[in-house]
Amino acid sequence: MTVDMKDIVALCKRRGFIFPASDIYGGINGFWDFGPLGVELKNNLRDLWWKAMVITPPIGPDGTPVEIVGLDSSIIQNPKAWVASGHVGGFSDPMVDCRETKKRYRQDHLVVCWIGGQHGKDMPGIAFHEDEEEQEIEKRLKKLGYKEYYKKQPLTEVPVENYMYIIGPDAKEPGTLTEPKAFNLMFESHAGPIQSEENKVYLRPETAQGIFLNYKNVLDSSRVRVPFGVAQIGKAFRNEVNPRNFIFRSREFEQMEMEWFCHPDEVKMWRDFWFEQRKNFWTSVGLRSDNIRFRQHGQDELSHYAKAGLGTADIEYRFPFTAPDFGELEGIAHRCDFDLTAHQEHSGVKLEYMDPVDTSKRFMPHVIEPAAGLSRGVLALICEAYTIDKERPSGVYLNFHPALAPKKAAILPLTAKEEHVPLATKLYLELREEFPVDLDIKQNIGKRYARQDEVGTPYCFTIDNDTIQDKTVTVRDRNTMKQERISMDKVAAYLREKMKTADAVRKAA
RNA sequence: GCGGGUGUAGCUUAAUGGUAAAGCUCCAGCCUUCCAAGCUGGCCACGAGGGUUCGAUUCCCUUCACCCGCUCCA
Repeated sequence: MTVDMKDIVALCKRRGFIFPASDIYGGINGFWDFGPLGVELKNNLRDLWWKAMVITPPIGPDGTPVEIVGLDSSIIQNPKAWVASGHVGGFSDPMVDCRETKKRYRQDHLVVCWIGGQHGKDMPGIAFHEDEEEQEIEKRLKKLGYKEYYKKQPLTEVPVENYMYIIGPDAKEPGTLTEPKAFNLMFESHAGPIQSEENKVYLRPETAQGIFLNYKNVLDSSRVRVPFGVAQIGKAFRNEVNPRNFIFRSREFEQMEMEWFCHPDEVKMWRDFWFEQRKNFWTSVGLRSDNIRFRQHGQDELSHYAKAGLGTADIEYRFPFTAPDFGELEGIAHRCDFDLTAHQEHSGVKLEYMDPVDTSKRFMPHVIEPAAGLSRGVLALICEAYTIDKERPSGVYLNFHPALAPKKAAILPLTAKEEHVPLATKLYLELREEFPVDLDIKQNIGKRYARQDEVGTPYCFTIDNDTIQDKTVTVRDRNTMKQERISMDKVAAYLREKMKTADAVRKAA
């Protein structure tokens, strides 16, 4: 049974997981709100990540627990930080449009093959994507009536006045490419009430930089030593050209990033280590189907900018809208010493690490960065949990792992009669001290089970006449719909056990 | 950003140039001893703006959002 993304989006809205932002005004492209259940689900994933990273970080290769501390840095930082990180320069990609084909290209992705030394009507430049095969280039040249080209030049080096001689990558006539337009993918604002260039600021496009900016503060205040990690969860903002696919690509999203600072000689070991850890994490939160994929890029796959480092290993999920392809959930990147070096240069503050034991040893730490999308993680959890079951009244249920489920249990008096409600209320008040739980009294029991199925509540405790006699309740399991009776005073322990199982799974994974 | 499509209640679907209909959900009550049952009642909609018209949800224009395909994704 194939899952339709439309149905998932509809359920998310109907049951309060995810709403369009500014819904009553017709929405706003690229922004979404998390509803009452969505925020619980997101918080659960966030908290499990924080626990896995900061509270109970894994045992390192040497048998001792690794050291990771937390951080919550400001979304707005000194704009110089974004100049240093390369985002001001590199994040604003100039684009050129083709008037003939209506296509848009990144200027720095195009190269021009000039037919002759003199540009002119009979000596045009023919533009190609930089990755175009030589064979294809020849083919197209021939088609346009040329034998060979004289020289290849990046479009970025071509003066705009010569664009009139260029035939676009998909065009037939020269002169259809527009002059490059700047696209800044960072959100801008102004710190202070006056809108001027001087107080222009940026909303962070990634949480990572806040960690690099605080690298020295953390070292000086927390008694951590290399190797160690700094973890942060928070919102990030990117002016995506085209937000798409529900919350998968939105302009405001949430990241869970950890920067692992280590000696340059140990990057390979730590990259492999964190890749394993991160795989285990996603498996432990319930992404176990063959829709999740772990892909360590081969050396040959590395792009030019990463040739100095180990590149990136990806954790990907096959969302209904990407299928049969996969979408990125998390990337484990080797950032080399790029960021610290850049900030050292731009700020003038020494960021080299001095070995506390042998003070003659100084080096710039390298960074392994497991960077995961929290919003994307939530979407993957929902897609993974969405299970069609024609046999049950709701027709569908969300098969969340109990540790992730927004509500751990519902307490249901079998009838709204006097005898059942007080007992249910008592159990509810007891359980809610420890777990997010619902008390649902209205309507018949079947409807209530169906409602809980749709939001993925793993357990329902029902109070009936027997409860009055022997203080037992029924437990109804979401997945099997089977029931068993347990003593009312064992309910909290029962739930506790189910949650602990989740934790044990994480540990064992 | 381009091309195509879609927009009527929370959902699914009607009808109409002249007071917008129904089923399910939801809410209230009755009834109900375990899986959306039954009865009664209730809330809620023409995405937004403009134009044509005596009158527009319907025709026209613009815009917004969503979906599909391109493009983009440091």
